[in-house]
Amino acid sequence: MAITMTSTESAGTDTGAPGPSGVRPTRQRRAILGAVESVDDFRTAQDLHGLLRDRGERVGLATVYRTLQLMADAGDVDALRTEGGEVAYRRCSGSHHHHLVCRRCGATVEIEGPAVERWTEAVASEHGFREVSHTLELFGTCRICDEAAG
Amino acid sequence: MAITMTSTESAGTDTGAPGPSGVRPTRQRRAILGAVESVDDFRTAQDLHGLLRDRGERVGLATVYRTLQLMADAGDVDALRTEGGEVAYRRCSGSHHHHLVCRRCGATVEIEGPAVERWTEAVASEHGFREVSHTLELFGTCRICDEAAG
DNA sequence: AGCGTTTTGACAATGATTCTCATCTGACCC
DNA sequence: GGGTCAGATGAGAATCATTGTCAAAACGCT
Ligand SMILES: [Zn+2]
Ligand SMILES: [Zn+2]
Ligand SMILES: [Zn+2]
Ligand SMILES: [Zn+2]
Repeated sequence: MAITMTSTESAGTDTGAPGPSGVRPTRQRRAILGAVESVDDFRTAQDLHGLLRDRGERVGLATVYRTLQLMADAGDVDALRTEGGEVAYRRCSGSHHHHLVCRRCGATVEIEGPAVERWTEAVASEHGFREVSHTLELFGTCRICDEAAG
Repeated sequence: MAITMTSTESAGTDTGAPGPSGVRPTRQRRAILGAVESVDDFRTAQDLHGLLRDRGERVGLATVYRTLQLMADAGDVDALRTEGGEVAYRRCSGSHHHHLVCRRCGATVEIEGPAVERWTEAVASEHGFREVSHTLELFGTCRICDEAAG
């Protein structure tokens, strides 16, 4: 759920669970979302934590990890694993897509490939695999980084 | 280079470096290669280390990590990062390909997609990125695992 | 056997991520 | 304008894959 505003999830007949089922838009969560939105590149939890620290917004590291994971699960941000193995996050468009990421600065281009999507589907079912997910990411060095330190 | 046999790298005029420049086919390396070849699935360094231990072949964990990395660099084995973030290795065919991997048992199907390869090339250069590598892996549950624990 | 290089392995160290749990907050009610 | 409590926070410990250290062992060669 977007953390940005809406708190009360309107009544509705929750099947069983009686509680308020709240996900609270706290200061920390707003700050983290703000941090993610303030950059256009993929950044790790640690990066963002540092960024917040610099800004003077005090947020615990564990909270940054937790919140980013929450936001990723909710689809509010995209997560990917860098070549180095760390997880990085970025605010992306809503639709399904992949990324072309600069391995130096994190600069990112969203890319779409309907043909690839279809292909993965086909290949997977062709081999009897179910619940298939796919990762498809391109890593390179962007023009700027190339020129800067060629 | 394949660790299997060839040791002497024929003379040649090594620019400066005088040494024999040997990569030795040791007992440990043979054992590790053997372990990788004995399974058709992707396995982590830890997995393989355990497998060797069970077999009675005593090899240090650090050596397993080092050797697997060597073999991956040499192209003797493929390495991929699982959804959980660990690195897994597998003996694969020589040509460039991707994988359809069971996230339960590691069962693997090699897949090829020339169209995808071309597409990634095109997209990358289109955006001015250089030295582009790509990751493309499909994770799912294979038929066997599906039936076993549906 | 002797020698210089490469490997090994027990163990420490790293580093990202997760867990623990006492304390704090936000939302709601009186 | 305090009471209540599930949800949230954070300092620090814990996990865990992976890497570094470095003295001892193994190789390949003469
Ligand atoms: Zn994205
Ligand atoms: Zn860049
Ligand atoms: Zn492969
Ligand atoms: Zn399976």
